[in-house]
Amino acid sequence: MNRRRSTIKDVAREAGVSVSAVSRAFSGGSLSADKKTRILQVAGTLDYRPSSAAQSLVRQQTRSVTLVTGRMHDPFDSQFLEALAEALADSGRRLIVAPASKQADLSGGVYQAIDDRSDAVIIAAGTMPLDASRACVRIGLPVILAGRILDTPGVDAVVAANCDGGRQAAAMFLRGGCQRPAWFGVERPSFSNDERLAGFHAQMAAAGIEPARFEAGGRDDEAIFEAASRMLSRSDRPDAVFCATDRLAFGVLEAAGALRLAVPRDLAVIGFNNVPAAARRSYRLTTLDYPVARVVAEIMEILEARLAAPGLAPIRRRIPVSLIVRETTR
Amino acid sequence: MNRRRSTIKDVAREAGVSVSAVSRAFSGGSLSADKKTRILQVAGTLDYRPSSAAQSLVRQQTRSVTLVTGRMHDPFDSQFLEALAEALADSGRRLIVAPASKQADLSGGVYQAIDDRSDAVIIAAGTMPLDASRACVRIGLPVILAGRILDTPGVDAVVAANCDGGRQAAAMFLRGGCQRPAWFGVERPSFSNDERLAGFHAQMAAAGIEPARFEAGGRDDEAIFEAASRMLSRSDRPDAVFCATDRLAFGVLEAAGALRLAVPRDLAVIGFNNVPAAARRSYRLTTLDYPVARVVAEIMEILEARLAAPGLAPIRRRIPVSLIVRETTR
DNA sequence: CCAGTGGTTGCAAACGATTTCAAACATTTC
DNA sequence: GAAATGTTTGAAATCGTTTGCAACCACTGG
Repeated sequence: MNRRRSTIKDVAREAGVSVSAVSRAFSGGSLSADKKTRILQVAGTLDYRPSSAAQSLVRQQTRSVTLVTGRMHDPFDSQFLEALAEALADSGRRLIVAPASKQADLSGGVYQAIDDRSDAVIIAAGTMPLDASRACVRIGLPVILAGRILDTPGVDAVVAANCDGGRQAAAMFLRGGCQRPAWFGVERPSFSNDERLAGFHAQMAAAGIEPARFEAGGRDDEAIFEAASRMLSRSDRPDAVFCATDRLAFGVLEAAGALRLAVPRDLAVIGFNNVPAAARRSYRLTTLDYPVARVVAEIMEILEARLAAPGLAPIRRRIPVSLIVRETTR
Repeated sequence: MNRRRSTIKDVAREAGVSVSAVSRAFSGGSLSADKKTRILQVAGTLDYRPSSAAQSLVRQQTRSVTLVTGRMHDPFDSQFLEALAEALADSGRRLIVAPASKQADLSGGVYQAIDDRSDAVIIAAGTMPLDASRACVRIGLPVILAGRILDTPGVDAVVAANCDGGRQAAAMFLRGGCQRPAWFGVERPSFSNDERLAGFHAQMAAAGIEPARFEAGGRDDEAIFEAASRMLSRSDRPDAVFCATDRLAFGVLEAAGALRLAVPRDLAVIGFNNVPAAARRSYRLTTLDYPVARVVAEIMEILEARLAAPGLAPIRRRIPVSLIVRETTR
């Protein structure tokens, strides 16, 4: 039961070569073929593998990326995480996830990224504190905002074409001849929430209609359901509701079901994100598709670009969204 | 635009002290109060923070844990990841996620954990390859299997009380007076799938009943729905179905809806996991609660125990599951 | 035979921190 | 005032790897 991990020195001694030779056997460099195979064989019996900590130290780069993420209350978040982890693995990097749930303070995760000398930090939750962001910019750590916000200077961002999505939803409702459209947003307004509303409102205004506005009463499904029920029990009940997220839309559909409203005849509903559940038989939700794969691809591109040319001006990418028409609209 | 990150030496020079002093200011150690504040202040203006790579090197520990995970097709997986990340953060460790989607080969992720000198590797997907597992045991890297399998020697595991869950489901069906119970499992049988079936089958057998067995035709929701529809269209259609996961149960409920079967009168359904969606109005699924928080807590305990006493015999923990009765059973 | 060439090798200096050790200093006790 | 004790301090060794450099080797061509 030998606890100590074998090091490059052990392998060198055992194989009767210098440490440089061992290093070159693993990381490449001129080395005769027979010596290389012998070294690898010895390394195998000793269970030796180079320590990435020591490598990062001397190479001055870690090939790791930190993702700062909050509560993943939306299935979209886990899809995103999975796709991101995979894309990073393909580019030979590891993903470190730093949860930021503690009162939505991201700085902890950001500072962890700094300590780890990550290649970049990707932020997918909450609001970026200004001082942490400044620190990143000063030390040249690329910061990429994902899907949510872009209110801090010097950082890159990829976000959905939220306004356009709102406009598409409004257009769809108008085509369907709706009379009393409404907006159903999240409890605490966020960047994307507000943009989606803005687009929806603008398009409706262009048709001379002022949509009503409602909000979910809380974070959990029950609170959402309650708020949706209240909205649909009013005398001037809306006949078309655009929801900030699919999750809200599910609540609306369930409330409609409980109130025996026929969808889409009495009530049309549109969501946002196109999470897998939206396609289920129970919902068949018309929604705006926000393609995760595309988001991740853009992030990877930004990452490479930034790493290649650190001085670049902030990059902002809008991901187009497209309306997936299912059975909750007419 | 100074690209080079400042090091402990820069701070020492700037503050007019030795590097030891700076180290002590950050990591603790005897140091006069005024000197400490001065150092921290200088470090602040220089944006200095200790490099964790260098720290791990000299301290011989990384305070990181690697999670090897596959496709997160079940919401349960993302809940698990989130809870785990948080628990680890609380214990001052970071979470590295290594995706193992490529033809379900885990060894890549496991070797990454080895390279990273992680404190432990947690495996939540697929089957552990024997050689990778052996390597971990030899070098003393703790391996913890989560929720799925325990067929490899020398590794710890925490799994649901799957058999017991199956028995509870069977008992519930029997109490409700079902006549033709059935099992609905995943396409490619897995450890937990099989255990759940075994428990269900045993309890039914004790009552002199042999349940029918069906399988989902594929991984995606559509394939599950098709298989469920076929199952419910048979002349000897089951009147009670126990599903290996909630996700399968949703498919069954939707198929039942499409066939105009009344739940729970014509058909009772029980799932497994109690994912958040199971509580939704659209499903109100009776299911076995597999408490994520508990799973994570056990993992953390095992982790600490293993780190404190590496020579320990393999630890196996069963997490009790409890039946949550909603509206899909009578 | 000798200079030139090109591929292998190993030494030793980094990389950025911590920590042991002994010296220096300050404080208490007799 | 001296000895004993305790607290700060910095020099230097260390962690495990990579890599620039120079030495060495075996050839090749003149």
